[in-house]
Amino acid sequence: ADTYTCLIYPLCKAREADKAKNILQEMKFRGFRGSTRLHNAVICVLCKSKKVNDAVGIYREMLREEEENIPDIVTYSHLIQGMCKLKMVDEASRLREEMKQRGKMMDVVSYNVLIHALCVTNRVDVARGLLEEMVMNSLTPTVVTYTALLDGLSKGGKVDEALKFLRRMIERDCLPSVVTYNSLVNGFCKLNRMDEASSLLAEMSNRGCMPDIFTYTPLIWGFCKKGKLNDGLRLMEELSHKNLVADVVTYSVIIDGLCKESRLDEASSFMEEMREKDCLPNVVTFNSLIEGYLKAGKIHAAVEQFDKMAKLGCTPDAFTYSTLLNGFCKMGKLNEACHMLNEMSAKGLVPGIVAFTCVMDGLSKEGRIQEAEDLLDEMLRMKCEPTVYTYNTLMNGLCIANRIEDAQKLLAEKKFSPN
RNA sequence: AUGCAUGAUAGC
Repeated sequence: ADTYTCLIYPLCKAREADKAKNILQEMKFRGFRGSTRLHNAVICVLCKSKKVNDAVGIYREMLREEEENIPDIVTYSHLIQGMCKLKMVDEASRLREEMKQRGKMMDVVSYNVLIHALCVTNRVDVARGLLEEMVMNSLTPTVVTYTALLDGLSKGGKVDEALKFLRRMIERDCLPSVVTYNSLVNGFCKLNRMDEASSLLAEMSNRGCMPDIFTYTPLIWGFCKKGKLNDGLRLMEELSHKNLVADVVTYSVIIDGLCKESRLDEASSFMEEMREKDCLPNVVTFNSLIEGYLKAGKIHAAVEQFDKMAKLGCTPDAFTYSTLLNGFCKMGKLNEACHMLNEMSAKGLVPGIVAFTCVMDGLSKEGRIQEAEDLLDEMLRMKCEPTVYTYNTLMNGLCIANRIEDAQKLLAEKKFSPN
């Protein structure tokens, strides 16, 4: 049994979910029981690999074995979190009921997991109910509890409420952490309320929460979106003066900001800086660069970046393709765009709904409405679910072609919710 | 060392 234990833990740590699961099963087949902890470790890694169903399978086995390995609060936390990450919210609440029936009391961490899950699925109000419930059960919320809620508010744009929440935490002697402040800073940045975001940056340092790259990255993002690139660049310097190390996300943010303003030389010097610092660019970094070059009409440079991605073992994603196709279309290179779309289908690559919509828009603006309509059928065939953008694009095209009635017909079919 | 909170890119 010890042998198995020694095998399984490292596998879990290495995220080898399937192997861990198989070895656990082999162990039990040979008559060793293992422990709840060991089962939990496997359930944990299965959940993190999005194999929640397998994780549930192990949980059910644990129940069947009766007395041997009794699922504990940690088992439930893992499962609930895994389910919530896959938006299986109903299953998660069912499990919570099951947990209650088995006499397992929710503890602080399991409440935190649930509260977080509710927040990320836009149900902050329900989450707040849970906060009250936990207090009634004489559990003391921690900084993690409050931060999860505050982040939910912040992401929903309710930053003023989130700020009140922060003040209340402090009153209740629960000290905010750097994560708490970061959530708030991010919220203000998303709304482009950069003055308030900046004062929070000052406040957090004063309170002993040292800003990190999770603080700076949203600030840089916000300044870029506001067209205050120079403030963004200033913060890039400031963070290194504070001995913080920008990572690929931070670099991608500033590179994207620069690309969107067509400051391509500066963007590529950040690429150079990344190379010097052994920070590898990822697909997001490349997507931003590709977009930048295309918007500046530099197709060749864009394609060069696309090739460079492959060399770095970086797989193009739906963003890459839509960026490329959109760029082609906007430059009037419609035939190239269509060609690329066909090639992708031939290779079994799925361009994604946005890429289709870009080409559809290009076609309809060139008066090639029939081809645009055909594209809708192809999308459906490829199981790319059209969005309201897709239909807006098509309706726009139909109107351009003076087929107003057909556009109205499309609207009347109610295949989408108009905006 | 069995579980919890924060950051980036594309289309009308």
